[in-house]
Amino acid sequence: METRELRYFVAVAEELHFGRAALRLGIAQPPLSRAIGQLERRLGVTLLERTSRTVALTEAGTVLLREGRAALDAVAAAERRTRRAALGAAELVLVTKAGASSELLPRLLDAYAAEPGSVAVDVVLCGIGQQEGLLRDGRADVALLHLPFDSTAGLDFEELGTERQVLVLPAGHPAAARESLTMAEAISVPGLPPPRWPGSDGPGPEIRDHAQLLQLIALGRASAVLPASVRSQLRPELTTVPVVDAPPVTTVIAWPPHSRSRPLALLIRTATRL
Amino acid sequence: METRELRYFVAVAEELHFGRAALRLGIAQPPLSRAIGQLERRLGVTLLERTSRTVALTEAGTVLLREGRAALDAVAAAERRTRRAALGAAELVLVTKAGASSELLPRLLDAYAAEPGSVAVDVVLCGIGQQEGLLRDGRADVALLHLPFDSTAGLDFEELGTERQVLVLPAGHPAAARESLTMAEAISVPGLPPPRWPGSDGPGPEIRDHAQLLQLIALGRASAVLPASVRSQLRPELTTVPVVDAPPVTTVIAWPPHSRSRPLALLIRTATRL
DNA sequence: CTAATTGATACCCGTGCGGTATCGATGCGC
DNA sequence: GCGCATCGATACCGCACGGGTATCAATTAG
Repeated sequence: METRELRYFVAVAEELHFGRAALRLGIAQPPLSRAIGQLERRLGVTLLERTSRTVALTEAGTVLLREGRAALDAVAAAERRTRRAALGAAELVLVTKAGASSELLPRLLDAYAAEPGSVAVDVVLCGIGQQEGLLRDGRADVALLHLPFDSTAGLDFEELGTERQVLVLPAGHPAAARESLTMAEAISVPGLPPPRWPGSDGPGPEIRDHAQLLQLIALGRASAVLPASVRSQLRPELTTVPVVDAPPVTTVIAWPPHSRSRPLALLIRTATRL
Repeated sequence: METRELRYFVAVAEELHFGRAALRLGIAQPPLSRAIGQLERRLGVTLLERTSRTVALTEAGTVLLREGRAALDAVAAAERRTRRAALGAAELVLVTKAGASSELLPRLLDAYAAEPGSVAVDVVLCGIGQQEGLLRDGRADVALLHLPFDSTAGLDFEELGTERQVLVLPAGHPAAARESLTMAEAISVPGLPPPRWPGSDGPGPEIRDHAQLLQLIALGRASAVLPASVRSQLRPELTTVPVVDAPPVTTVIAWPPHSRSRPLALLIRTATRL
């Protein structure tokens, strides 16, 4: 199977429409129909059920969509990492959620920079849930993740530390006076609904990163249960209340398997020793 | 980057010889040279240093070899899993080292078969260190691994249990009378050298799986430190002595990320409940 | 019943992949 | 030192295949 065929199939499978998929791919519709047909014939598998009005994935098509995306990511990662390796510009790209790990990250960067043999670290801040994608397709080398929110599926990782969670809310709110809260109480604070995380549907604005989230809380429009370390970066108008039964959050440093370059290994070792 | 280009590059990078690589690929040498040249030009990267007598990998080439193999595995996995999904023959392929987990595996298979909604499980026994490859390229769905010997790099896994290690040796040997041994003593038992594991070099025969290993020990030609559960399958002429300071062995059930099909999830759940 | 939409088919053209023949460079034997 | 063998690169050629346009066939909305 060629990557071109995979790209074509993934486009059609995502659009469920040959015309739109062809447009997205920058080719005409007939060659696309033919390519998919050839792919199906070569695999001996029906990937799409199509009438002249609708296109639907078969069981096998669903599998190929998932696996094909992963394969395309792997190819893209190979290309990106090769290019970066050739630049000789030995540097690491570290990705973390904007607004998260604000306490740990500077310490890590300082400690790493002080190590002999360390290289430049490019810090990329991204939205929630995007880190794994960046690692998988080679745009990043290493990430700080927070279990159990982020998934380490397909990644190697080391635990860096665990912290309890607190409810973040405006200082003036009645609930701010409480000594502690339960999870049930925290998610039902009057007037301060929990934010809508990406992927979930529902009313209200969807937040994209921690900075947005804190702003939303400061506006008195939401509250959120977050790792205790956010306290170090809170503006004075925000306060926190411990949530006793919230699951503890584990910060981990994660990297793609089979990629422990020397600078990366050093960074990981530095992180675990903090 | 097309998979064809990746296949070509990996072949040359492994052979370090255009002629042999072309032979292996079933094409002539000139098109191969051209293809590699085009790939380098498109990437803007020198992958191979070549004189008219030698071919050597550059730094970037080393990266592309590693990443390219992973990407090709991912593509192969996509193809295999799609074909299998289309057969509709819902079945799982479980892979484990021949001779290992001989106690756990039957219990797991029995318990799983008794679950409603379980599917046929195809058990594949392979040599040491081959399981991860089978998982990565889609020939298997799930594996039983033994930490710290096997690597879980790039795999999801759940721990199933931990056991101590024992030295396995012929019953008649003087050391068999000992109550316990240290690791240092175990690997230097007179006349019974530890076997040569795949990947390491040295004198003596290289063993490929646990069955071979046990036979070698029965012949009085070797001894080995193995998980305590081997005792359940030892022939009477073999005996064991606890090794007090050997690292404990953890048996894990591992699977490729993003592939928790319903039957697989059930198998994993069954395993963790054993 | 007609028109619009959408995927499949027919046909043509040009790129590019693979083949053979050959060159140029390098190392080795005599 | 000279010829020879080895090996990668280059030149050139033919054809397969990917992509384009035009059109058909099937389905559905109005």
